[in-house]
Order: sequence, then C-alpha cells, then structure tokens
Amino acid sequence: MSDELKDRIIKLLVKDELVSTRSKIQDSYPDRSLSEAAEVTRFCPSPTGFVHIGAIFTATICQYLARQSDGVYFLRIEDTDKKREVEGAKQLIANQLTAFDLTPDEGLQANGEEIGEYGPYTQSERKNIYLAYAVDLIKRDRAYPCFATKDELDAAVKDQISKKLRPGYYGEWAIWRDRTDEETSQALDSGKSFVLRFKSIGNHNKRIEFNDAIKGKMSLPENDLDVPLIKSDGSNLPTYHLAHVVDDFLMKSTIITRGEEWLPSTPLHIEIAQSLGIEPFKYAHTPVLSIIDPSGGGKRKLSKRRDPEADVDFWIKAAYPMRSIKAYLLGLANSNFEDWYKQNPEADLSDFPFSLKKLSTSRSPLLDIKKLEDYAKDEIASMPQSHFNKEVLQWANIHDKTLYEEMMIDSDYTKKVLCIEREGENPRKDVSKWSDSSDQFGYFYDSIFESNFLPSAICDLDEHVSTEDQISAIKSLLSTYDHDVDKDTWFENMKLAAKKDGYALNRKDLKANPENFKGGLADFAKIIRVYLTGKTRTPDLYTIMQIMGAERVKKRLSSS
RNA sequence: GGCCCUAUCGUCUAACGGUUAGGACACUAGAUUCUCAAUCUAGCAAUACGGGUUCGAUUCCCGUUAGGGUCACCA
Repeated sequence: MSDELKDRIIKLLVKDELVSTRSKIQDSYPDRSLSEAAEVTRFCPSPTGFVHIGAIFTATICQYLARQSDGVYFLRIEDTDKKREVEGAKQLIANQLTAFDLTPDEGLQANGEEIGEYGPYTQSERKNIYLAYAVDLIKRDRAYPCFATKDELDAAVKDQISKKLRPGYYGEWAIWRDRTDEETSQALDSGKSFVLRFKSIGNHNKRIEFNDAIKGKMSLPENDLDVPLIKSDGSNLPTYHLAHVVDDFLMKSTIITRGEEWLPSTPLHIEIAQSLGIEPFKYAHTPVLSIIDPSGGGKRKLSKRRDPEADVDFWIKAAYPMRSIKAYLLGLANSNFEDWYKQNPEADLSDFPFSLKKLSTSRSPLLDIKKLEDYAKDEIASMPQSHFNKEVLQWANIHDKTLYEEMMIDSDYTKKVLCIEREGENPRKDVSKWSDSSDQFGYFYDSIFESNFLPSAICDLDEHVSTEDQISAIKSLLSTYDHDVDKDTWFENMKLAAKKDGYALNRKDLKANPENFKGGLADFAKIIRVYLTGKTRTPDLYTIMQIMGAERVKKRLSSS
C-alpha cells in the first residue's frame, strides 16, 4: 500500500479521536519497580452479568501467584463487545470478587473506585490506545482494511467446508489482503465500512513452539488467519486479540493465566505481539470446571443457563462460608492442599504455598458439591461461637426477617439455641451454609414452629403412626415428665413412659418379639420429637427441652 | 472435518520405570443410654483398549477408542 492510502485509512479509522502515538503512550506506562521474581497477573472477565464459579477459580490462581511473589494482581474489564454487555455487571464483578476475598490490587474496587497507575482498567476506555497500535500496524504493513460482507464470509466458509478445507480467512480466501490500491481506494470512495484485519505472515504447515507454565512444551501450527483487529460495528473497538496483546504489554503482565479454551489462539497472540515488536508473553492455561449433567449426558462444561451453581451468585445466596469454597477450589488446583489444610486447620489460607506446576494438566475437574459441603461443615463446626452467632444473625437479618425478629426478641434464649451441641470434641456438623439457619433454628420460636414446622411434620407422622398412638405416647410422657432433673433421670423417665405405653426398651426384645410392641424406643422418641420440634432430625431431645423450658415443652406436647 | 488437550476407584487426585496402586469426598456395614448429626472401625472401588521399548510400564513411544476445547467483527 502506498503511504497516501495508508494515511487515508488511518484517518478514517481514527476519525476525530484523540489518538496519541504509540511511543508517547508507552512512555506513560513505565516499568513496574518490582523484584525479578514478582509476577504481575491479571483477571479479565467480560461484564455479561454473570460471574462463573470457574472465574473465581482462575482469579484465585492469579491472586496467589501475585501475592506469593510480591507482585501485583489486577482486574481488567473486557467490554469490547458492547452487544453482550449487561448494565451493572462491571460493578457486580468487583463486588463479588471482594465477597470471595479476591479484591484486586489494581482496577475496579467494590466501592466503585478504580485504583492503580496502569489504567484505565476498562477496555472500552482504552479505545484510543488500541487505535494507536492499529495505526502502527498499518504503517508496518501488518494490517489492512477488509470490506467483505457477512454473506461473503459465510459463503466462503461453506465453500471451504464442502471442499474439505480448513475454514477461515487466510491465503486465497483472504480476499482483501492483496487488492490493489485502486480497488481499496474505490471501496473507500463508496463509503463502505471496513474491518481492519491483521496481515499474518505465518505458515500453517510450520509449527510454533512455546512453553505453557501449566501444560509444558506446546507445539501448534503457526497462525495464518487474518483476524479482525478493529471492529467495523461503529464502535471502533478492538477484538480480544489485539486488546490482550496491547494491554498486557502496557500493564506489564508477566504471566497470562486464562482458560484452556484460549490455547488454540495462542499462536495468533504470539504473532501479533511479534508484529508489534513485543516480546511474547508467558502463558498459563488453566482447566475449565465441569459438572455432571443431571439429565444423564455425562460430563460437560458447567453452563450458565442450565446450572445454577455455575453462577457465583448461587454460592453467595446459599451463603456457604467463603473460606470453605476457597479451600475446596484450592484443593482442586493443588492436590497437596488437603494435607496442608489438615495440618494447619487454623492457618490463613493465603499462607498455603500454591504451585502452578502442581495444577493438574488433566481434563476439566468436576465440581463436587458434596465435598465442598464437607469442607463447609468442618469450617462452621470449628468456628468460634461468637463468629457463628454473628453469621447466623447476619444471614437471617437479610434473608429471613421473621426468624431474625424472633431471634432478637429474646436474645438470651437465642444464644442458648445457637450453642446447641457445638461444644466438645465432636460438634454437630449439620450446617453447611448459613441458609440452613431457617430450618435449623426456626422451630425454637413458637410462631414459626406452628406455621412452618408442625403441620407438615404431623402429616408425615400420620402416615406411619395412628393418631391414637400419637396421643397415647404424648400422654404417657407427660404423665411422668419432670423438667427439673438431670439427663440420666430424664432418660429413665422417658424409658418408663415408653415402656408403659407399650414400646420395647432395647432392640433385642423388639427383634425377638416384634408383635408384642408398638415399636422401639426410637419410635416413641420420634413422636415426641415431632410434636416438640416439627422435625424428625434434631439434636438431643433433653438439651432441646432444657432450652425450651418446661412451659413451652408442655404447651407443645399438650397441643396434640 | 482440521488442529489441540486429556485419559488411575462413582468424584477430585497421589505414585524418581520397581508400591500390596495411596489419600480425600461419596457409598455400604458395624459400634455408640432416644432421632439425626458427629465420632470410631471395617468394607466396596481404578491404571480405557491394542501394540511396542525394557529384566520390569500407571509411568516412555505408536495406534485405536472415548471425552473436552477450538476453528466469530464473543471473550
């Protein structure tokens, strides 16, 4: 292309934007004064209104790499596709990162402010920077305008497939690559919009080798695709490919951690970097999280649409302790984490020596909610009581107002309720998330008990036990009931009541002569439990009764 | 279809070329002065298949098969 034609294209491209020169821009992005070993990592989501749990996984890796090397971990919002952008999504990302203790060192914060010297950290605000680099590429004969229509491109791909050729804009299929200046000028004259394409000099039959920090030595075909660099949709924004190279160069990223799905386009990114005289980056391609398809399709990628747990909002709403989610993800990333965690149960998770090399190179790990809940139960069970109380109340205050208000009415009572079976060597582990609170503690409060617990529980009980048996069991218990005795005496009393009402006191008797009894002690206890709590699974009855107090116990039992 | 990645219990994974193939979660059974939970004990359970190389292969090589990714003016 002649210089005049280049100038014409450049003018059309930058229009009236204030595009600086490339060297001027680079001057305003000085070297970070960090140690040799320091890693500068980036987490770069698109603001599509949804933060994927896999993104938390990737961000966690970024954070660890930076923190452990005294480097920097920054957040960059990749919003070059204005069609897909969802309002408010940008801030949501910052908020949710903070919720997972992944607040970036630079970039948008939960309070709405942007910090850092290497910004702006939102790509749409960097348009003129990309344009400066695009101009540079035109001048270097490494970019050219393409006027092909969508239909033309689709037809070409169709043709390529029918001829069993590799689809794409390359070689003879790159129809605007080798046009004469006259043809290009004519197209410009007609006012048609164009996309600025990269002029690749790669050869698909040659291979390029690079070292992936996770996968090791990689060998892929060179890129020969003339991909779009600047869109023609009127936004003048760059595609991911150009934006990634320019931004990570200017922001001084030392390692590109990103999903495995980017692996095939890495040769392209290397070529773009080289065409700009930029040293190619170090890449680390991380595995993508999957899930078992509930409809029986086997393993597949976690999908935003079908799997609620793919959205971090699910975890935040269910209110799993963040520390346990993190611990679980860390265990997925480094299998030696489990041992470390067992040996250092109290330790700050950030002290775990994370290693990229230990990251499994294998296929996408499956999200195992059961295992995560196991972490969560341990975490909650071993939590100091004050912390536990705070979390329960905090959750209720936001998500279960009725429970919260009841809990606040008699805070001494609530304190006792929340302590149940949490002390000693083997605390209960039936709470894995704070949203369990409603079901776990609601029945201690009379109005909630009467509306939410008792009716359905009685229905279930009716299916197995006759009303007469229910009434007689309760009566029998009440007749011997003495609230102010120790546990052993209380238990003896209950056994007496059960025996009197026709229940076997030990399993052997019941097994030997089942026809002689209404059931075992367990069956008797179940009736009492249901009338007292509206549940068939609760902590120890004696403890519950002691906390509820004689009056409440008698009232609930008499209601039968 | 081309290219790429991957293949160890149901799941996540460990094993300098020499292990009885280990752990965790899940599951099953038993123990525990009531239910449930917890806890303890025991149990179940894997190197995709076929060829090489080697004294010896889960490990290295080749092929087959299977899964995943990617081939957009989405990132």
